[in-house]
This record gives sequence, structure tokens and C-alpha cells, in this order.
Amino acid sequence: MSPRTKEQFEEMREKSRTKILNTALELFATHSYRGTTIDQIAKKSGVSKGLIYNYFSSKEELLQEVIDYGLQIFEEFMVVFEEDSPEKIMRGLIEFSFAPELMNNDFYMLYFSLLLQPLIFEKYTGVLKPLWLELITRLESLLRQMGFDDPENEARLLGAIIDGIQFHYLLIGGEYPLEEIKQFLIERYCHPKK
Amino acid sequence: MSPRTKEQFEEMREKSRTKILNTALELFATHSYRGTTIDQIAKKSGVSKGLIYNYFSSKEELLQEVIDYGLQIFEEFMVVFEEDSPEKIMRGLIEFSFAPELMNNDFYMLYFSLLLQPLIFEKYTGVLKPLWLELITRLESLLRQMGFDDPENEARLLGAIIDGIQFHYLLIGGEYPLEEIKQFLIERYCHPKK
Amino acid sequence: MSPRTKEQFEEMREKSRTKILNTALELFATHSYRGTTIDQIAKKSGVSKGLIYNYFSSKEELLQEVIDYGLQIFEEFMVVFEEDSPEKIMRGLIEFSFAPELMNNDFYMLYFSLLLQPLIFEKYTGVLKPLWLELITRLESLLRQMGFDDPENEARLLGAIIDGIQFHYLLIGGEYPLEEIKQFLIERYCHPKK
Amino acid sequence: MSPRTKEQFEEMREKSRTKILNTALELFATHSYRGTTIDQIAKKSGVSKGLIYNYFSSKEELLQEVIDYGLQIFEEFMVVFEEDSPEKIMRGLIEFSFAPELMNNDFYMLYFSLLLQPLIFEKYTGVLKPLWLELITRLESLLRQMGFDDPENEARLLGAIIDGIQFHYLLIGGEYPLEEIKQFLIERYCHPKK
DNA sequence: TATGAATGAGCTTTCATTCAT
DNA sequence: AATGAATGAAAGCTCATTCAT
Repeated sequence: MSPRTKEQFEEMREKSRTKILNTALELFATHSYRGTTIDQIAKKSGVSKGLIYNYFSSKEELLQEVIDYGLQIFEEFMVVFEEDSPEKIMRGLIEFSFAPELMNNDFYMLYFSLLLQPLIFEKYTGVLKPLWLELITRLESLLRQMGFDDPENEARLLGAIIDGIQFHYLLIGGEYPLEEIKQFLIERYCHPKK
Repeated sequence: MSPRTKEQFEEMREKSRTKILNTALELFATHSYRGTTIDQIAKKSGVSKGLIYNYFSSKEELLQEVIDYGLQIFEEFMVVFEEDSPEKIMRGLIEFSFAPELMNNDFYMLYFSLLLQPLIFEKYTGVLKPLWLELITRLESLLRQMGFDDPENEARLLGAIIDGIQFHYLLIGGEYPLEEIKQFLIERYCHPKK
Repeated sequence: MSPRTKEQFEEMREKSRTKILNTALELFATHSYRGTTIDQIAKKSGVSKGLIYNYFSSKEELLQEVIDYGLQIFEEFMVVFEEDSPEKIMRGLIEFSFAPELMNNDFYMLYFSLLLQPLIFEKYTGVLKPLWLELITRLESLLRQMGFDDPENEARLLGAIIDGIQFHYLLIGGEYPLEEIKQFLIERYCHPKK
Repeated sequence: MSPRTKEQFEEMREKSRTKILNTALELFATHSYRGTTIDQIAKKSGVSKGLIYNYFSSKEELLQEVIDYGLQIFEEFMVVFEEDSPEKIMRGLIEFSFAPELMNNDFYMLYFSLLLQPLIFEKYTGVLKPLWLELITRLESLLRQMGFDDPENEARLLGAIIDGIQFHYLLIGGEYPLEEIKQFLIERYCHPKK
């Protein structure tokens, strides 16, 4: 009744919502959207099936929100480009790409999964594809500023490298020498070509 | 006795089996294993639902056989390594990796999808993962022979590039400048480092 | 073309038919009518599925013919009643009931199974029930002639004993002391009550 | 929190479960396990197909639970043996065996059906067979105490009688002179042989 | 707000039956 | 007469979604 109570309710509500979103992200990523049941999400997040429908009107809307939730990461990702010298930006970008806290995030896995099924998830690939293209464009601009010979192809290559490494990291897990590879990339791409 | 010869029956069987396998590969790749129904496979391959169970005891066994069917491609892929100079082998490998007839093959998509769900498809990822690791090892050996500085990391990078490009090609499709990128890679990786 | 050939054909035909009937009896008895597939019958009897439909227009007709085939046993069974003294008839009847070659016949099992599902196999229970009632009536007549006190109930009891023993024999198999029980029954039921 | 109390939910569950179990028992008994569809059980018990799978993970598990449910009857059945004089125990046993409320219970029919298909229902016959053998052993002990000449064979006979009568009762139904036969049996088996 | 029993459309699978040869 | 590939209706089962409380 009191404003305090209202806030408490709001807080609880937010907590449940977040719990559901996190669980859904994890399960969608590891078991795929279709391979995950609402029941599993309910059990794992410790709420009832009914409650999920209280917050999200359907399984698909839940996916949508999970994606939006994950896209915030990419927005942060892009922020890196606002800084000073191209070398520093490039370095930040690479550092950021392979930051363990990002690599371990299930969103990558979900992102790859969705992109692989454009026929089914057209709605989402329609959003994610341009994001990737935008990244390539920015990489190209950076590489050009740094004096790389063929910035267009080099940018495509670097884009492929980033996704390829993330993919391999998903496959291999902890054994992957992430730090080493990162240094290797920094060495190659973060120095002006005279 | 027999109204049709053994050979005629064998031919019929083979024809239907192949039809089903091809359709299943395509649908599993584009709509995912779970997103594909037996009915869709039946309709698209022009046979009855029942017939599919005549050849494959379950949907999962069908997936298994689709994977085996696709793995033949990888075997050809590996054959490339048996040839002469490291430069030529590397060149053949790159040419082969991005050959349009391979790139358009749905198996890549299926391969990516399965690898992304190790919890569910452990059985298959268990086979596919080692294949990839083997490729990296061979790349490393080639790069070492060619005098590359850090063949280990370079091999990982090249592996990531190959998968990354294939992934991007799946996303972008025909617009992707595959030939250009291929030449770019050949330029970089198919010449001895003195 | 020649009559000889026709006969041969006829013989082969009969052989196939009999093989199918025997297999069907065995499988219907041990795996139930519904639990047996046409495919199993075909495989086990070494003929093609199609051929079965050449001889029997449907699975149900096959059951019908299997039952008719088995009922011949009961006809022989009843013949026993045509002989001389009541004691001898009764003895023959008991001997006959538990003759191993009969007890091992799957038909008993099929007969029990069908009788237990009158709602489904009304058509067949309609034939089998009267047979049993007739047996009881005859038993009663024999027991009366032999001077038993309450021939009506005694006949029911004896009828129950015969079916009960057959049932138990099906359950226990070879370990069942059939011979001993038979002698025990002969002792009790094959002597005039003064 | 909870919109319904734990108890209310438990009650709902128990009610539905019991409804399903009773219907399944009836249908499995009269139409056989294989001849009964989940749809029939659902329709007859007034619940949806899906709900059945909420309580029983498969049709076979439902059968298992139906059997367990029915076995409680047999446990009560055996309790009779704990009482005083052999004559009284025997009498109680016979009374109990042919009590109409038991005779009308579908479980007998199911029990017979399952026992007749040991190849398929080995899992269940493995439990039921020993129960029957135990009964014979107890009958033998009683008859020996009562001074019967050949208690072993007499016990087998009585066991056969009980099953035979139950079987015939299933066949004939209401017309069967159950009470009369029962008195006849009591007369014969419930008096000490001097 | 929160629960989980209940629903039913739709999926996987089975199998009697048909049919071209 | 004989084969077995092919069919499709119907069965078992799953799961997103609803709803009474």
C-alpha cells in the first residue's frame, strides 16, 4: 500500500523477470530455441510456468526480449569506436572481442544459432546481419586510417577471424589459448603500416 | 520367382534413400533438426512419411546418416594434403575450402548448427570436433614448412579465418566477394616466407 | 501346364498356406493378435508380406482361419465321448486334455487370450463359449452315469480344473507335474461312486 | 503466494490420477493393453490426452501402475492366511476368492491376459507368477494341517479350481452359479479329514 | 502476483494394406 | 504366384498456452 511496498513489488517483479531472461538466454543458447521448453525455463529459474506468461506473452516474445537483452552487449561493444587513435580503437576492439566475460556469455552462441537459421528467424537475423556489416565497415575505416594496403579485404578477414575465434572458443572451451591469440592479433592489426 | 530382380529393388531403394537424405540435409541445415518435421521431409522429397521409416529407424538415425553422408565431403577435403609442395597444398586447400560447390552445400550449415549444441548433439560433436583439430594441426605443419614465424598461432588464425568466412558466406550469400577474399588469402598464405 | 505341374503348384500353395497359418498361430498365441504384425509373420514363415494377402484377405481373416484350424483339435477332443463306458470315456477325456502334444499347442494360449477379450473378439468367443458349455453338459452326464452325488456342480468343478490346469501349465511350463496331476484326477473322477 | 494450497493441488492430482487409473484398468482388462488407446482412456475418464502424460510418463508406465494398483487387492487377499484354525483360514480364503466385489474386478482379467503373454510382459509376469506359486504353497500347508491325503496335488488342484472358476466366471458372467459352487467347495475343502 | 493442473494441436512413429512388376 | 517398396490412417507422445483459484 505504501510507496515502499510498491517499490518492493517492483523490485521483486524485476528480479523474477531478470531470472527468467537469464535462464532463457542460457537454455536457448545451449539447447536452442526449439530444444528448450517453457517448463525447463520455469524449473531452472524457480518460478511457475504461469508466471513466465505473466511477463512474456509467448515463447517467441521471450526470445525477442532475450535478444534485445543481449544486444545491449553489442552496443557497449560499439562504444569503443568513439575513442581516440585508430590503433587504440583497434586494440580496444580486439581486447573487448575476446574478453572472457564476453566469450563466456551465452549470447554469442545464441547469436550464431539464430544467424544460421535465417529462414526461421528472419525477424532477428534482419537485425543482427546489419550489425555485423556495420562492424566490417568500421573495421575497414580503421584499417584504412592505419595505412593497410587492402583495407576492404583486410576488414573482411579480420571480421571472419573474430567470429571464427569466437566459434572455435565455443567448441574448445577453456583449452583455447585465447590470450595468446589475442596478442598475436594485436601485434598484427594494431600497428600503423608505416 | 521374383517379380523384380534384386538389382531393380536395390536401385529403387537407393533412389528413395538418396532423395530422402538430400532433402533431410537441406531441411536440417536451413530449418534445424528440431525445426524440421518428418512430414516436411516426406512432402519435399515426394515420398510418404511411412517410407522414411522404412529406411531410417528414427528421426535421429536419419540425422546420423545425414551427417555421415556429409562427412564424405570432409574426407575429400583432407585428401588435398597428400600432394606435393606445401605452397601447392595450401593453395589447394584454400581453393577447396571456398569452392562454390562446397560453400553452397548445406552441410556447412548443419555442421555449424550441431557444433553449437554440444549438450544435445554430443554424439555428433564428438566426431566433428576432432576433425577440426586435425585440420589445425595440418595447417600448422604446412605453415612451419613454409617458414612462417609463429606457425602455431598462424594456424589457429587461418582455421578461424576459414570457418569465419564460411560462416559469413552463409549469412551474406551470393553478395559475398568469395573469389576476391580467396585470392587475398592465397596471396598471404601460399608463399614461402623466404 | 500338365496336370502334374498343377498338382505341384497346388502342393506348394498348400505348403505356403500351412506355413503361414502355423506361424500366425504361434505368434498370435505368444504375442497376441494385436501384438503380432504381418511383417513378423512374413519374416518368420519365410514368405513375403504380399503373399500373405494372396492367401488371406486381411489380418482378421487370417485370425479367423487360425481359429478354425485350431478348432479341429477340439473336434477330435469331442470324439472321445462317442465310446463305451462312462469311466473309460472320462479317462480318455482326461488323458486327452493333458496330452503333452495338446498342452504344448499354442492354440490353448490363443483360446484363452481370445476368450478374455469378448468385447473385441465377440465373433470368436461366440463360437468358443458354446463349445465349453457343451463340454460341461457332457461332463455332467458322465458324472451322473457314474453315480456322483452332485453331478452338476462336480461337472463345473471338473471343467474349471481342466482349464485351470491348462492355464497353470502355460504359466509354469515343463516344471509342471502334469503326469502326476493327471493320475490324481483319474483316481478321483474315473471310478464309479458305487 | 499460492493461489491454491498444496493440499488443494494434491487433491486435484489424486482425483485425476485415480480416475485415469480406474479407467485404464477397466479398458486394459476388457480390451487388452494393446487394444486400448490413450485416447480411449482420456475420453472415458473425461480428461485430456495430455493430462495422462502429466501423471504417467508412457503408456507402459501406466500399465505398470495399474498393475501395482491391482496388486493391493492380492495383498489383502493374502492377509486371510494370518488367522486361526486351518478350516477357518481355508473357508475365508474361498469366500474371499469368489467374493463378487473381487470377481467383478477387472484386475482378474488383466492378470490373466498378462500372464498369457510372458514374452511381451515378462517384466510383469515375473512378479505375478511367484505370487501364484506362493498361494499353492500356502494351500498345501493348510491341506496338510487338515489331514488331506495328498496335500501337494490337492493344493495344485484347488489352485487350478480357483483360477478355473474365475476364468469361467469371466466368460459366463452373471449366469454363473457362483454361490452354489462356493458352498460346494467349502463342503469339500473346509472340513478336517478326520 | 503466482501456481500448476489441464488442454489440444501437432509431431514422431507404427503397421495393415496396396500395387507395380 | 511372388516380391517388397510404398502408402496413409491412426496411434503414442510433446509442449506452448490457458485458466481457475
